[in-house]
Amino acid sequence: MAIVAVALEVPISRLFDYSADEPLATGQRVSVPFGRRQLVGVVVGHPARSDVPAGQLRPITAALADMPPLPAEWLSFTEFASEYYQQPRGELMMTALPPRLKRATPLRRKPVLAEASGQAWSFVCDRTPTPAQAGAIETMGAALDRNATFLLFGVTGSGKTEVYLHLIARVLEQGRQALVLVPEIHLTPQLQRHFAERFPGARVAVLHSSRAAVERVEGWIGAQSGSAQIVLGTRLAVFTPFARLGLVIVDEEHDASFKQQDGSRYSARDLAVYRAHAAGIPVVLGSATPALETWSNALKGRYNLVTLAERAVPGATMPRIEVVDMRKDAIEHGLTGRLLAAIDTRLARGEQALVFLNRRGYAPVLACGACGWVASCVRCSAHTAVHLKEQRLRCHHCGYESVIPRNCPDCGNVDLHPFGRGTERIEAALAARFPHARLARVDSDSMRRKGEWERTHAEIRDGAINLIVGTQMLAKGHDFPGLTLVGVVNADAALFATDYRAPERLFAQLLQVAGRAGRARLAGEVLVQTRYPEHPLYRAVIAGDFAGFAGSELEERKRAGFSPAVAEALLRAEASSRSAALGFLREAAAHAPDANGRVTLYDPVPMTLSRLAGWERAHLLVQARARGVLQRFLAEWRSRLEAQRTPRGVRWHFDVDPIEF
DNA sequence: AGCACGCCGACT
DNA sequence: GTCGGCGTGCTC
Repeated sequence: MAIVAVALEVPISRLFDYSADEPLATGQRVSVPFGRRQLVGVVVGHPARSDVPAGQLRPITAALADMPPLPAEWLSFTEFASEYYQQPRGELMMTALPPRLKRATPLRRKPVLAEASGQAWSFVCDRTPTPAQAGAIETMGAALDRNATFLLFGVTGSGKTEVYLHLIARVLEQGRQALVLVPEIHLTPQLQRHFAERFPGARVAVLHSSRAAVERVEGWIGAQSGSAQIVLGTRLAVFTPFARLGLVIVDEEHDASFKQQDGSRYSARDLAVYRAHAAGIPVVLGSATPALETWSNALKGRYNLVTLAERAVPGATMPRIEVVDMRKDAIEHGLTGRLLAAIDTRLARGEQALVFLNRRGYAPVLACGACGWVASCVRCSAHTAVHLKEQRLRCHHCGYESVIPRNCPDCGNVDLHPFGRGTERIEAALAARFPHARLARVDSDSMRRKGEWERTHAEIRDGAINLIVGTQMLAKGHDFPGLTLVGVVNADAALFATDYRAPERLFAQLLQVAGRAGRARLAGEVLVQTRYPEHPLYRAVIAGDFAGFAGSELEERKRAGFSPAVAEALLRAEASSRSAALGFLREAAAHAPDANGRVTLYDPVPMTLSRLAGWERAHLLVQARARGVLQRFLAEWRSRLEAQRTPRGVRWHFDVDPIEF
């Protein structure tokens, strides 16, 4: 009889010991009794003896033999992640597993013929790389047998994807595998197409949360067995087990989507860097506007900076960016005369124009003109947005919906007005102003139906659509050769956000959406509507000067004492009342370990969005000069908090390297 | 997190 | 008399 330590999906930072008739490999999935429940867990160790009295040790119910045990590299990687992010190991491990593997019923797997290796594939090397691309490929390609973190800093349209493809080709030639992470699900189809076209015969597994359960498991096992050569996915794919991982690529590495905001809070980008380090392989972080943390690491020489300064298509230049002073121009439905005229010109020339604004719905607010009542979410401290076509009010934070009231619930007045503008409203204004344009709206509402995005994407590419209003969704990574004008509406809001990361995000977003214009031979133009044309951020955007902008932001962060000048974490609490959440945090601070002044604890404060889905949320910021000091402090504090009993109705967790305040 | 046990209020 | 409120404690 053997003793096995099993990681289980429970919010307890402890492993659970069971007895087993025969020795079980570490990484073996098992079904075990747990209280009255039956859970699936993973064997992570073989303790010689257990602290649990022998009589209380229960036997495992079954070893789940429908797939090989998870590899040692995966076990140590998830262990590191759980320590770094202060998450219980079992909880983190089990959230990393595809949901299907958390069930005890055996997988019915299709027999995979060319399982381990040997399938024929080739690399189609069409449209030769530019000298800059070739240089980047050489530099990074020379480091494939060791760990190195590269920042591929390439302007929009500089052909980062081509560089990735060449590096992947070299890795596949060595018989190894590549992991490619992208920030959002809708970016996977076009990369998948690239891989299919350029690597005929190669197996590509696509992993993200919308994939069918069976496909996710197939892709996961394919990567683990080595039969899938390329894994393409969103942040969750960083946890894929590999047989022979040779390269990790994180595209648009600055993107906030790489940080999981609920459940296990991890940064897939940072974990990718760690994983590559542990595996002794290179990792490539690609961006036109790197995260300041990444940029700072590159400046310090911890990451290797590889630059692509020019667009890859011969003759293509960077778009001309201008600000349009809203105080000096006539405005129609939020659109300046200058922008409308520019759209006119593009449509007349048979080119395409994009109006960008990052706000879904018809209007962000519905208010009563008589008494000042504003439609709000019943579960969140937020206004509900007007969705006119569906005749619904919708909370963009929790999804709460209601009908649009006919009259004011407070005073009965029928004078209810939408305030502000969302994509739906701009779409209506553009439809009225350009009745002959072939107009499309692209946001997560209009693209909700399956296949809708792929269809619209194709229609934009082939010119069936020539005027687009869209959000974020359109800003990243897409290549529309006929698109020569981008108009940015309502960017100013972000200039005055309290979040210290707001300028960084706005800068990235503006350069990114600007980058959609003029990627082919046609010259691109970008018009940013603003009431603050002199603002330094817009000055830097116009100059396309990321380095200058990043330098001054880093100075400011250093002066103000924010990341990356210091290491940060939050202790977050959620409760039904604000006072309970704040009270818990005050109590927790009183029991924090003594760190000899090397760690700073701030006062607990409500979060910016203080109530979300019925929970009052608050947090306490922790800072330290050195990462290691912060890590040791958090580990000790966590064990103290776990030893105490948490007041009823309060939930808490740590958020290491937070990006949301 | 579940899921039990346990001790006090309004109903068939 | 019981059904059920949620406080407390445990899960190898």
